[in-house]
Amino acid sequence: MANDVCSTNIVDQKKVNRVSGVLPSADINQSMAEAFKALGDPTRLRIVQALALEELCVCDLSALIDVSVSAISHQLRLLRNLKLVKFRKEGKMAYYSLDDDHVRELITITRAHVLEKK
Amino acid sequence: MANDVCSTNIVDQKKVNRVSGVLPSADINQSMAEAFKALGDPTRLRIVQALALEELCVCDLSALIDVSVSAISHQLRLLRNLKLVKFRKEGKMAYYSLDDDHVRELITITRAHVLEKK
DNA sequence: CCTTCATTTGAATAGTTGCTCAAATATAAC
DNA sequence: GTTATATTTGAGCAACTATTCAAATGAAGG
Repeated sequence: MANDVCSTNIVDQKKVNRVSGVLPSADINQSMAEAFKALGDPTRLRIVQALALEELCVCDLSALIDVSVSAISHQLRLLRNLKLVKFRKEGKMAYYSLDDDHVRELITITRAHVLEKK
Repeated sequence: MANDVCSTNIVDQKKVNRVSGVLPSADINQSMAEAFKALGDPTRLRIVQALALEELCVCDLSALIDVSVSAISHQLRLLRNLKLVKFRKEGKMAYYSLDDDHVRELITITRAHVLEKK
């Protein structure tokens, strides 16, 4: 591969240009990273996995995951802002559920990855 | 829904038990969160997306993403440890690529999610 | 109105993390 | 051997984040 000169400043410019042209814009990249990061915390991942099975209130989630109600609520707000979960109010209670099926797919694939590589 | 008593300590025990039985174990959850977290940083996400298109050396990646060689190398180690990327040595150079197709799928789904919700 | 309870919110803090810088490896060429 | 280059590594620091705690909001019942 003759074109592969890589000396601190000089790189294979063709390759870099080719890839550079296809990579998502900075803000799309940022948004994607935020979505992944949201799932990248054990507590939030548990929340999301629980909601993938059942609609649950904050209190249920707190007991299920064994994290304070306040902490759960903080995390739910974050997930809500990213439109990963949604909620409906019924009296005093707030029932949370997944906003769409993307998250379910992400969970399935990542579980497969982890189980394969362990 | 008569069973929904939720008073600070008492929760809908049935629901909680049902979900609790199906949630992944603590260490699987942890590993899954680590994988998501790895993709949850803008720099690492860019690295991975670039590698989804082409095999690249550290120097190429550094120029492409505009982050120091050292920083790229640190991030590549992390991605390597999680078996998200692999590499081969050719002389002085190290050529990195994706370890499997899971990552590609994750990227595709998350991009769709972000574009839908924007 | 007053109390109770589910949830939300803001501030503070302890722990984590991504980058930089300097130094260390490792390989190729002379 | 020496030199040059690609990559890796460790320490240190500034920025971020998940939780806790206390207080606020908002809805139902008496």
